[in-house]
Amino acid sequence: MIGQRYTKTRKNIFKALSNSKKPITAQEIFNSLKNNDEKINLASIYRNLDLMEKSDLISVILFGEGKKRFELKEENSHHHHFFCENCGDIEDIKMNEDKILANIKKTKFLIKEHKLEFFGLCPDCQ
Amino acid sequence: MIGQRYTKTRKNIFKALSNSKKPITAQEIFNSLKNNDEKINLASIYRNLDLMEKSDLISVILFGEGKKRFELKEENSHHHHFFCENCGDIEDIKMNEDKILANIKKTKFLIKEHKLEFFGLCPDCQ
DNA sequence: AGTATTATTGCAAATAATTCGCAATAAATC
DNA sequence: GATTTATTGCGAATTATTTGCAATAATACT
Ligand SMILES: [Mn+2]
Ligand SMILES: [Mn+2]
Ligand SMILES: [Zn+2]
Ligand SMILES: [Zn+2]
Repeated sequence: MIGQRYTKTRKNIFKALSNSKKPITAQEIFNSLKNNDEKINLASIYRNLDLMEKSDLISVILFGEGKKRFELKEENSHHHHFFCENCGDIEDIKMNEDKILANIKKTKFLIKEHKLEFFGLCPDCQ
Repeated sequence: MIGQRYTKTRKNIFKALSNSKKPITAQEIFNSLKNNDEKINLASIYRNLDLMEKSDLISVILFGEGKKRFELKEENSHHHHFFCENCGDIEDIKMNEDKILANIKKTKFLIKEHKLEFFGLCPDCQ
């Protein structure tokens, strides 16, 4: 668990992330709870998302939209995404990593570009 | 060439991108020219970067820093990047795509995570 | 159960990146 | 050199995200 206290806010953010089939933004989490009677402040959502990322409970997904998207990390759920440049549709791409580049071309998506970025520690920082 | 006029501003943005060995931000382009006597307005830099991206002359690189990075696309220069989570160091990762995931582990970098995102058109949008 | 401790929240204001409107400027054309 | 209009500079607006601080509530402790 993140932090030290299991608050209503955290339960609700988890719920919002669980309910979504695609990575969602902080604002979308906010909107989904706005209806749900339990209203959470947007700043608190950001603070919790930060903590959840640091605790490795969620992944941050970037599509260059000018905002971050978040999704829960679950067991054996490692995957990538397809982002439609036209409508913003997001689809999970889950397959053998070694074959991923070969296989992606067989899908129903028209692939125009892909970005693979690595994160970690450089020699100086290890 | 982008747009229709070959302006001093465009020459200078190209020059700044060429001179950099790593993807740079709009602000970094601005700073590099601020010294260089020829001062360009930041908004013009953004406008030109947009055009250059649409003309496929540059790539936009995202590391989740909250800002975009740009680099020139050159012939046979397709590659990915390594981003140090600690110091922000950026290194090019250029290798056979099929073997990329196997090979990345042999480098001097400590890989903690990687993101591979696809861009293109979904079935509805093709 | 009541009290104390302090992590967490709400709220409003601050930042930072990026975008936009519009009049002034300058590259290309005539 | 005059004309046309793409491009620029400037300032203001927008949007995502962050931050300070006092109020609140989750847990620990009588
Ligand atoms: Mn996903
Ligand atoms: Mn590069
Ligand atoms: Zn689409
Ligand atoms: Zn480093």
